[in-house]
Amino acid sequence: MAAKDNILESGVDMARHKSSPGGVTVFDVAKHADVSIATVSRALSGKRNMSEELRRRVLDSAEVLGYKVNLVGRALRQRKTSTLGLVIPDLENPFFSSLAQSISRSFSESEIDVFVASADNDIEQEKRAITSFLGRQVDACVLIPSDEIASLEAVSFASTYVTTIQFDRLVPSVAIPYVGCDNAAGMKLICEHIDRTVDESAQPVIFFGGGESSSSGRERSRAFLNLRPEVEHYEGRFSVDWGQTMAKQVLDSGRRRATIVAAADVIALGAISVILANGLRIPEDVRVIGFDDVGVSYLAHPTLTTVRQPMAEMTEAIRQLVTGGYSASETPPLRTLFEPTFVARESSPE
Amino acid sequence: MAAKDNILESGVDMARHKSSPGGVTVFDVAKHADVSIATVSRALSGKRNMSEELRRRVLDSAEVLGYKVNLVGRALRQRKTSTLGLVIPDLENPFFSSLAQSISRSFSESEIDVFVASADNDIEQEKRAITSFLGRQVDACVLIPSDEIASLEAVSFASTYVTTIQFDRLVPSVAIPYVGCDNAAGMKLICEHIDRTVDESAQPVIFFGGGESSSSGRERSRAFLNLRPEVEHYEGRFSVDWGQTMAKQVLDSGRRRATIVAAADVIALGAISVILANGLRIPEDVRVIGFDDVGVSYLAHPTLTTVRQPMAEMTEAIRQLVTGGYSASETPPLRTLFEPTFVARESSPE
DNA sequence: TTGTAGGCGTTATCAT
DNA sequence: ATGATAACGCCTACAA
Repeated sequence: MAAKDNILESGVDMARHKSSPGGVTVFDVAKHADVSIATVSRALSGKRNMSEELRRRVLDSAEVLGYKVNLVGRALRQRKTSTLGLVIPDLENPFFSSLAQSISRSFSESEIDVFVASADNDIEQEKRAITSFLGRQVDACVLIPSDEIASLEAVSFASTYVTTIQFDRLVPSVAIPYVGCDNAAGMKLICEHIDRTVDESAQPVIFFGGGESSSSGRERSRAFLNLRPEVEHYEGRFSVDWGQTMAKQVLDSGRRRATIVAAADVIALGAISVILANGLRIPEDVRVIGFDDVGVSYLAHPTLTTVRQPMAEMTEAIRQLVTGGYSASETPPLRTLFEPTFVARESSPE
Repeated sequence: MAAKDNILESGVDMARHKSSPGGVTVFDVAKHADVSIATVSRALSGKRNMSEELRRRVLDSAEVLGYKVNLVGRALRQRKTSTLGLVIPDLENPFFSSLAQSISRSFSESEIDVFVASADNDIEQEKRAITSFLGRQVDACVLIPSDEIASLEAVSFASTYVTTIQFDRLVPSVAIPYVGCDNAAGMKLICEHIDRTVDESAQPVIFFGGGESSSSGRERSRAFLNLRPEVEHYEGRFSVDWGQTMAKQVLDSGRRRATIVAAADVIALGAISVILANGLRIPEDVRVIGFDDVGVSYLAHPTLTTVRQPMAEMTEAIRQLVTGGYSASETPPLRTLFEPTFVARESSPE
């Protein structure tokens, strides 16, 4: 310990503090209320062990001076930010944006602030967003990995520093908690619906997959093709564009009757728009079945038959995973799967 | 200045630093590379004035130890975070989420990280988001105020601390920059379209407004009713629900022919779904015209005639406003308006 | 109950 | 060119 001059130290706190060009600090409040900064801090953070009179005085001073706590200073000192970073592949995809909304809502009652960053479907942007969140010391990360392989580095990087949860999509080679829905069960529901209601000789089944580069895409495709090995199928992306492209291709090949099963609502909606534009009827000529039950699907006409993911339950599970405070010994559940439900609407009625 | 013991001070930096339980710090890197923390900082921030040999050594040490800069520490010291906070009224509204995506993209080449927070259509959540961003010392705020009146406090609060920009909606009573589109011009385009193409005696015009509690809603309604004072009109919210409700009401009143002008695409899409569900044809029986040109509008069937806001240009203007570095003397432009364009599609063809 | 003082991790200003 | 050290704003043992 370096020796220090103990003479005239009284009031050094005040002296140390200059005219605070960057806003009102605890020092200013302390000076104004004529107390120490410790007292200010105590008063503001609502600790007991204080005379009510002093607390009032401090609070009044803070009010008068317009003091706002600097959370950067607090974060540095407390080594926590009370912050959660959410990285989304694409905000324009209604499924993801609704998911972001749902997560925000799940944490709205808690002390934790949720911040969303978009990866804009780009692996570099995803990496940047994650790096930024970690550098800014978020207490937890919720990630929807863009790509099952390419996202590995960023995801495992995040998980070595903070509580990290994968949502909806998972990078299987890294052992961190995942919350999602049972895609295989969802596909089973769809197949049962088809068994019940579709004359497959009149309306043969065609599967539009979302691509094998995300786990949800792969799981859904595998599950469906497992149940229906003989089905004609195509793999693409989770986008409206791709649904349109494939529907065009199918119609161009001369087919006028089909049951289209899409791996996601956005694909199904794209397909519907093309089918209707070509003058075919849904569901009389072509049936269409989606997956996810995104909010906008009910404004499609005809309304979309789909499989609904229990969004609120899933995001609530995430909240528990984050706030549950699992110590190093008791590992949290590695896979939390929720059961989807079938929603029959006009595009493929029961 | 307090006198200090100058004996044996060498190496004090190292001694002061404990085993860094919270991750690798500059001290660890300094020790490993056998230099001072100042040198580490210089090397990492790429300053010149350094021997290449030392820089290499530092960089290697950082690499070996897995050092990641703590941006909270940096922010506290530099009094800036290189961060922008974006507050959105509702992430599930496709117009807002596309807007969030566009802003993120505008800043993707810059040093500034964009974080999005959702107000979830709640004035309290909006206040919390803004307060949090300010407490975390964001360098700028982009706000889409939820309510023209109720948001005043939070907006002006933000503007007294950081560069703040209002986007799309504006709180008129506070003098801070606003970026949006010329709503009156957009409504004029719609009226001209109606003049050109609609037989109003056969398809009388009905206006579905988005409500007067946001500036964009009020501007659009005022502008349209200014041009068409005699028109039947209703005010509600910017939501699909409300479009459905109103369309139902109009149809229930027995009308079978109309030209519906909606103040936003989401309202128009809601109306379309109800109209089609009632077996009416678009545009033969009912024409529908929207506003915004949200991404999903093209998957509506029929495709939606609307007015397009130049999103990319608008968010680019925001970027310039934020990074332009206007000093206190030269005030930035208070209102930046962009011209919308008319997009004729199937729901009301030319 | 209240005050003192140290440190969270970083950068920047000084000396050297 | 490099090193020592002082802040940045806050919280919290510990001392009084």
